[in-house]
Amino acid sequence: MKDGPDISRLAALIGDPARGNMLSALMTGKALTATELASEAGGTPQTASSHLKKLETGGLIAHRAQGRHRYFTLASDDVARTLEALMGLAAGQGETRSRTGPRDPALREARVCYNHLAGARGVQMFRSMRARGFFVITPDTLDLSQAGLDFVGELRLDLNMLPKSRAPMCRECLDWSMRQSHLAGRLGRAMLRHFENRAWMHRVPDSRALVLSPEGRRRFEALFGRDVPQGAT
Amino acid sequence: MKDGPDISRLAALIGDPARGNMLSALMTGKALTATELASEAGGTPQTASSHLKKLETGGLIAHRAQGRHRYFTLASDDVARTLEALMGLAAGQGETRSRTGPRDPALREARVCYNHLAGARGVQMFRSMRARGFFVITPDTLDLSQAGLDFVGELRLDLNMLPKSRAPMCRECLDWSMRQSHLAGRLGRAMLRHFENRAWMHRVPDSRALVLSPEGRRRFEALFGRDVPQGAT
DNA sequence: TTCATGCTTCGACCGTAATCGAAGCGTCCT
DNA sequence: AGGACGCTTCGATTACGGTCGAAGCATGAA
Repeated sequence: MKDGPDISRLAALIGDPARGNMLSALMTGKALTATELASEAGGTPQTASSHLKKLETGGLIAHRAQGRHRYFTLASDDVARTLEALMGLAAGQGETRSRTGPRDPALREARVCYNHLAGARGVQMFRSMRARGFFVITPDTLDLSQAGLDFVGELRLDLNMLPKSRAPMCRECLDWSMRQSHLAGRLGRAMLRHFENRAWMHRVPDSRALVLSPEGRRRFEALFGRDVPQGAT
Repeated sequence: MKDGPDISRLAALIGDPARGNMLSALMTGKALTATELASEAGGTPQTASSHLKKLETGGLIAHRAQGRHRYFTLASDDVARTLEALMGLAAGQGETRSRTGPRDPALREARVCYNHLAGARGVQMFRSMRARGFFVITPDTLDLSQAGLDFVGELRLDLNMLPKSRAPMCRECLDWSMRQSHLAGRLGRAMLRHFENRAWMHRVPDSRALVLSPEGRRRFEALFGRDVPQGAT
């Protein structure tokens, strides 16, 4: 029979613990050097080098050379989404890496999903924006409505600044901890950057976790809280 | 660091070619016996037994004993969705199992995705129904609108017949060949069964492919074609 | 009961792939 | 220059896991 695309080739790549750890690390969206990824995988540089080569020829990651460093990133948003899907399955059964680390609650509250906001806060934001009619929902795409454009404008977020890549402006991404959608795409990326620039949230070193500052928490609730103008839920 | 759930355990399960083939075979939605799966994987029964055990303790499949047979199925729709996501990545790069088989075009036109209709026809149906306002789209769920209920009624599809499981009535599922959503959930399952019962489409033996009968093609176009009453697109 | 079938467990074999030491090649710094 | 650093290639070792034969245990049929 052998119908459809070959799953196993890709899955075997992700299936090695060392490579899995590397990919998880890259889910922060940060570009990491080969040696950083080596320590992430818990091995020597030469082992890591071999793994990275395989991941790259497998189409899961890409690199660009800069000086004597090689910076690695995930190859595409599609890869990130597939990894999140896998995390969703893994989180459902079996614990979070045998025992749920102390950092786990923080991850569920807010974290980075490649380049945009995920976790409870990410879902909250998306729900609120959707409920207030900021999106025009067509069968295959998600676009900003006029109200959405106004809202983004009030945030002082200049959309013209966004790179004019072919990537869609808005996109849904399924959250592994919440099992609901949050906002991805160029806008999702821009909004996370915006929050970080204003110090409303900042990254925990060496983790995907995001921490909200007191100021950030206040602002975020004002923008996307339950008792916001048009009434979310 | 070691953030989030452990991807590798699951991915390694899928990563073995024998197990990958078994899972692909189960994507037809049919329950298969251990020996059938053994031949699917191209190995002996005792090897298959070991694989099936691992897949089951890994939470990817489930079985029920019947007489002296053991029937295996995918553990949940979530598993099926994750597998489709992996297929999406694999289909993007690298060919469909090294050389695209002759059955590939048929698969892209219409196929079974675990228990519902996928492929170009699945996407077409979902687009059409969505464009005609058959769904009420809330942030997290998809429900039938009154118009949708009427439409389903005209099909002589009795929703009360559907099992009252906790699974959602409607659900989106990302199509690996089309990279767009098609309809899953209990309704998706019911509609596929409906099409099959009326002999509008039937399954190709030992494949996920679906073939439309001449009658079925006519009916399907009448129901979901481009020039249908409310005008899709 | 006796025999066939469907499937599992046990044990041994074997191949593949992960791992690391040693060495090599660029790049940056002084 | 010289030297440190980042990373890769090569080669040898090792270990894990897939594979199958043989045997065991049920169920179903005669």
